[in-house]
Amino acid sequence: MPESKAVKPPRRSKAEQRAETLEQILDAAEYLFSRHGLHGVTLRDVAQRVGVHTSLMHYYFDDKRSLFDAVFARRAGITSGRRMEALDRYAQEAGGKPTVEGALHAFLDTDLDLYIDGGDAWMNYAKFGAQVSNTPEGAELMDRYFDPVVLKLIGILKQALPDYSEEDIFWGYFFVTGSLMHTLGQTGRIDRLSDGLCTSGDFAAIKARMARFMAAGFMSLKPTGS
Amino acid sequence: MPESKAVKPPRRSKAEQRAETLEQILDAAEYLFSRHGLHGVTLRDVAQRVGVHTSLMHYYFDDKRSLFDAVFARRAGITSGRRMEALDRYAQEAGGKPTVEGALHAFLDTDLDLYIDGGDAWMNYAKFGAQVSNTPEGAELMDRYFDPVVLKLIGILKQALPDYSEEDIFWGYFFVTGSLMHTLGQTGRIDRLSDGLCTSGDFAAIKARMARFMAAGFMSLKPTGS
DNA sequence: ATTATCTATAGATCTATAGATAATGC
DNA sequence: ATTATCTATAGATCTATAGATAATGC
Repeated sequence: MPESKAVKPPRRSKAEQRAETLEQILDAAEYLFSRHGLHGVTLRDVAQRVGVHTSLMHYYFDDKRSLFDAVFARRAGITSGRRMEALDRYAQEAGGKPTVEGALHAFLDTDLDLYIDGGDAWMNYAKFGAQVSNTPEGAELMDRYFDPVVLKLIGILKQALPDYSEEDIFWGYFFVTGSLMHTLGQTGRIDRLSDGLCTSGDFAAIKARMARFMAAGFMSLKPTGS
Repeated sequence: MPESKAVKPPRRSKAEQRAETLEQILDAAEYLFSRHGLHGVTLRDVAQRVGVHTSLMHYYFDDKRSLFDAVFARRAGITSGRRMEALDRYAQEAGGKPTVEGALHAFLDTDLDLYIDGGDAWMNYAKFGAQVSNTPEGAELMDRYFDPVVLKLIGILKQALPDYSEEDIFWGYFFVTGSLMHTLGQTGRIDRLSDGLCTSGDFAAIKARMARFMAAGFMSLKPTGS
């Protein structure tokens, strides 16, 4: 019996081992936090899912909260950065004449593509992000990581709608982000309501409609008179 | 010094006392759950907020979960019922020719008015409802209490948009409910983003824009070609 | 007599830390 | 030598129950 293909222990370097374990912990935490929230998950749960001892959580992270923050930080920069670039690119393409729909395509589609193409890990993060957005724990994280890209979008929308009040533009954005966060949350309710016709994980179907829908909404707020 | 106005112990009947205590517990739980979620609140916290002993929680409720459900049930029927009536009334008024915007005004404005006119208690419930909508704990509650009114809205929208596919109508509703749940959640983020220009508790400002915005969104999904 | 509230406590977690063990690193 | 992982455990909760006490009810 040839032994040549036997399980060669890959002899990982410490740096590799550390990186791998860290990623496994973050994956497990991301999955669990996305479903049960900060308070619905114990460090035990995370350790168990990874298959290591609870005390290892404290070796890699100060406490539960810093693990939670690390899960957020791991991907928040990527989604924020990609949308920032997309908005920059669009603003340049559009010269001085951006449209609401163009700006929303750059903002929304770029983000949705990340989840559509990113596999399970990114879909878990989507759900996690919605949790963060909906709970007081997350307020500071949202502000810190996403203010710049949102304010850039707002800036382009102002350019596209020069006769609109700032309030109308912010409230329009408020409706957009509400729907986007609800999308990321993937609650499964639309699946049951529609009897399976729509599924909350079908971000492609949402991407096909969302920017157009929201742009039309913005146009409906057109100032009357003068 | 006249004693006539001294603190006469109101000598409440047991039924009154029971009802009052129950309401105090539900109020405290509503407030706390709305902020921290099911897992972020202990029965101790609730009891402490009411000023009674923890064990009293178990006298009135089987366990934490049944307290959570009771908080939801207390007001869910009211909001659902009011919107049901408003939709019925609108469908009748409109004869066979309802509009998307008309249906959305009935659905959204009726609900928002409840919070606008209902004081702190209803604003807490709004936040609580958003929590329920966003977490797996709440899925079954949402289905049980709100399926009928949502399906009634969907029915009227189908009548208003006879050439639309069911998918488009459900996805349109999906965007509406996302924005509505985000409204109820009152995260405070729009306050900070807009530097105080908009505040997330200003449901009147939202009501003034939402039905129109969403109706325009629906119209943008118009099927192309034959 | 019945019911609202409290006291006392068991048993199960949960977080966090100190210190041991077993690997990789020169 | 250094670092990744585990063992053991302290201390703090948290839920839930049994049983006592203090009110209202006839």
